[in-house]
Amino acid sequence: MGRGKIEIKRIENSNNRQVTYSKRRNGLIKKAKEITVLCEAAVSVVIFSSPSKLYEYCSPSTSITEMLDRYHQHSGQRLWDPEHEALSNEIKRIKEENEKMQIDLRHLNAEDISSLNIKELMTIENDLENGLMNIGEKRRESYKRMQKDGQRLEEENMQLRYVYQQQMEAMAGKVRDIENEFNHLKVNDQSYEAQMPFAFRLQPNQPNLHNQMLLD
Amino acid sequence: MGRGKIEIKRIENSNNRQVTYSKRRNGLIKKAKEITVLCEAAVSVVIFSSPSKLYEYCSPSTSITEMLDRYHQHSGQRLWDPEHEALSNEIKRIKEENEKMQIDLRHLNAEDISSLNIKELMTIENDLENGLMNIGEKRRESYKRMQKDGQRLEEENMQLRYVYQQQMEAMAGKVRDIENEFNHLKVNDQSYEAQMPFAFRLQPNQPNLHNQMLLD
DNA sequence: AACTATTGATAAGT
DNA sequence: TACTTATCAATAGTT
Repeated sequence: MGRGKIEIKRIENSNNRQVTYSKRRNGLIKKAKEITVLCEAAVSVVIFSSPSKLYEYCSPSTSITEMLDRYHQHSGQRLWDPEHEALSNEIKRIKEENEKMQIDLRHLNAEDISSLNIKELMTIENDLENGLMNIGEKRRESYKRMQKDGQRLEEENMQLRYVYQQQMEAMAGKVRDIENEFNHLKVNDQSYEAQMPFAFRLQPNQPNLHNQMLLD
Repeated sequence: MGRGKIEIKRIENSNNRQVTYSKRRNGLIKKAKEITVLCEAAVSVVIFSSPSKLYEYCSPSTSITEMLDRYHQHSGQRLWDPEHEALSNEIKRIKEENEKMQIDLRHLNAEDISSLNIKELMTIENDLENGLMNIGEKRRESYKRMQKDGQRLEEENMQLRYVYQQQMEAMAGKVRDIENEFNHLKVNDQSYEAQMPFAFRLQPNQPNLHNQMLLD
């Protein structure tokens, strides 16, 4: 229908394709409108061009939503419902799980236990005792390990301080030697001695370092 | 396009309308197919005839569901998604809640506690101790109450048995009186005595009924 | 459902 | 992008 027959296959020239798309899209919509009026049909047309631009037509008497409703009523197919239903089911499942856990948690916190019989109470008590035992063990273990680490660190600390002090004292000795030498050489010149800074001072101790860690 | 021009308005003759519908519907679908191929477009056509019969076309590369997805992505319109999104959000929220509770539960059962520090361990231990205390109290309370109920029932039981026995004995006395009367009247006829059943017998006791309840 | 005269759609050109 | 027009396609009315 035009200045020559064309084969129905992808139009390679992108310009031509765009023009043809535009024309035929309008034609399609026109036809849709016509059948709507002539035959009292409800028509919905949705078109995406390749650059993903949306174009739609829907009979004036209806809406896409309504069309979809009718669609899945008539086709038996479910378009969005399976997903919807799946989500609903998942929510239901998770909520049930949730509910159970909440009850368990409340019971372990000794809430809402009026309705429980002795057997159930004893089970929970047992669970609590087990948990308590394991937690206590873990806690003591952890505590011991940290205590040990603390002791080890303290020992290392003391050793380091000792070595440090030794070296400082050796240094100080050398400084004194140099001072003496200076004093000996320049015994009449006081300015040199005044310029000599007292360069080395022992750092203050950091007592109870490991205790602080244990209390952290 | 045909043997004469027609006005675009409802075709009154229902037969003609039906025929035209059929022809034009096929034409519409054909056009849709053509634009799909020629222009690489995605097209979805849904038609309901007035007697509510569904007819649809959808480009082979896609599906109605996908078209709808793209539709609401591009149109900004939401067809069913608000609900869908709300559900997704709810699932997310519940799952997070779930996750927290699972962790709490595991911790209370002293699982997965390697990563916890001493402070956290002590908190859990404390919770467990509280729960244990409360549960224990509740259990002992419940036990005492049942024990008391049991005692009360046992007392009631003994009293009932006593009254019962009294009445039975009174009955038995009456029966004996009647027997004697019979024997006195029909002293020579043995068959009457043989037919007189020994009607009343004390039911066996049900000892320790309250104990059974406590062990339930 | 098939036919065909006629109108409508549109490919290519401007 | 819009208009033109030769040509093909769709289809209204008929059989």
